[in-house]
Order: sequence, then structure tokens, then C-alpha cells
Amino acid sequence: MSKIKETSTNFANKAALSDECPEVYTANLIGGQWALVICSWLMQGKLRFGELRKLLPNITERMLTLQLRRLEANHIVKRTVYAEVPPRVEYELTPIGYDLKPVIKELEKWGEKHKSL
Amino acid sequence: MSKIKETSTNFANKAALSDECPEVYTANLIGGQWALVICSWLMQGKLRFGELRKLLPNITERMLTLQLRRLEANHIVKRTVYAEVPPRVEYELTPIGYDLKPVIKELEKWGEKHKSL
DNA sequence: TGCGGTACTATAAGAAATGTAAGTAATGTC
DNA sequence: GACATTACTTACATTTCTTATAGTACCGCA
Repeated sequence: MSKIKETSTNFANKAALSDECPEVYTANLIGGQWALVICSWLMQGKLRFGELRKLLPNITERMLTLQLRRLEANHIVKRTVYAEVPPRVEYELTPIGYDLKPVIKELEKWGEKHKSL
Repeated sequence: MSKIKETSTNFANKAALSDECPEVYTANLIGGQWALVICSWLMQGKLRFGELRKLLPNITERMLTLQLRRLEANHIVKRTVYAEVPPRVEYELTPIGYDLKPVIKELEKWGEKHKSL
């Protein structure tokens, strides 16, 4: 996750597909390494940065930050900062974020079925 | 798409998540740049290599091959080679591949809703 | 003999995602 | 004044994904 190069063929291809296919659009939004798990956890309610970090034992702080920022930029999660010391930041799904529930459910269902083959 | 390094932290993380979360497992299987679109097209019936290539104007033959092979390895598509000259190869979803239909539908629905925000 | 068509393969290079390690601010407590 | 706490940020390294380009085998046909 760094700046993307808006002149690359890769970028253009992704954009074109995203544009034409809503399913690819969605996949691109929730397709990071950790985005889906984060959303899954947040389905159950708001969580602090540190709580998320503990729930995802192997994630680095950098990745967690990046993914959360991306989700925030896409209006999937809401970030609330409390002006305290030490700082407290809470993450929560937005309404459209919660709407991912059936999506995740289907992914889950299929995954379980496929795994058992 | 090349060999993955099975000693990398990245690999370990992906494997662990895939293992624990069926939704991540699914996302990893259909999450390539082109996999989802390929599946979408194949939902409508079997297609030849060349037909797929024409349907996905910007894909390189290499990527198409790689993605198809990956989908094949995961039993999502079936590959049928006809011993003719010039060669003819047909790709078709397997039953579990067709089962992706509701998944794709949900991804699509959410994508459309989210896009219109 | 040379060309066209199909479905590839090989190799290299470029881009993007992820990981590693270290450091920051602010403040209350010891 | 040193230290712990929390949620980051920064710089850099590594890994993975995608693209680019050039080939290959096969056979029928001209």
C-alpha cells in the first residue's frame, strides 16, 4: 500500500473493470489483505485501534492503519477520535459498511462449502 | 503471479487468515485482478480461450492463462482440450464454480448501492 | 516452402502490496 | 525528570502481482 501510479496500465485496467463491473468494484474495495477481517470484527460493534490490533495478532500497526484509512476513505468505517491522553480512537462501521453483512455471509458460506470438498 | 515464497510472513498471515475465516478464504480464491470477471462471464456458459480474451480486451494472454490455471487448480473451472489443429480449449465453471453466483450477486448489489452514494 | 490460426510458455521488468524497525506527541504517575 | 500508554508516522526492504514482449507446436492450405 503506497501511492498508486495513475499512469500505469495496471491502474487503468483496474479502473476500467471497477467501472464496468460492480462486483469487481466491491472486490477492490474490500480486497486488501486485512480489510475483510476488520469488517467482520466491526460487524459486532465498534472497536478501538488497540483492540483491533489484539484481535488480529499478526497485523502490524502500519497495515492496520493503512487498511483502516482506506476503509474510512471509502466510507465503510467511521473514525472517532477522543481528545484524551493517551489518545483513544474508535472505529465503527457506517450504514453502508453494515450492508456488507450479506456479502460477507455469502463469501463465508461458499468458503465453507468449498473447503469441505 | 509467480511462485509464492512459503517462508514469508505475508504468506503465513494469508494462510492463517484463510484458515480461520472462510470469507477470507473465498476472497483469496476469487481475488485476483481478473478472476471475478472471468467467473462472471463463464456464468453464462462455456467459452474458449480466445473468446475470453476478446471479452477482456486489456488482459494479456499470460494473465488469462495464469488466472484460468489458478481457477482450475481450485476446481472452480473445468478445462477441456480438444485435440485438434489449431487447438481448441474450452473453459466452463464446475458446479462449485456455479455456486459462486449468489456471492457475485451480493458483491454486485453492494457495489451498485455503494457507487450511487 | 511459407503463412495463418490457436492456445499457450518463457523471461524480464514494472507496479503495488505488505512487512520491519524505529520514532513521535501528549500527559499523568512514580 | 524518567517512564508508561496509545495511536499513530516515517523510511526502507521485501514479496507478490501485473504487464510487456517474444517466442513455441501443430497442421492444413496455397
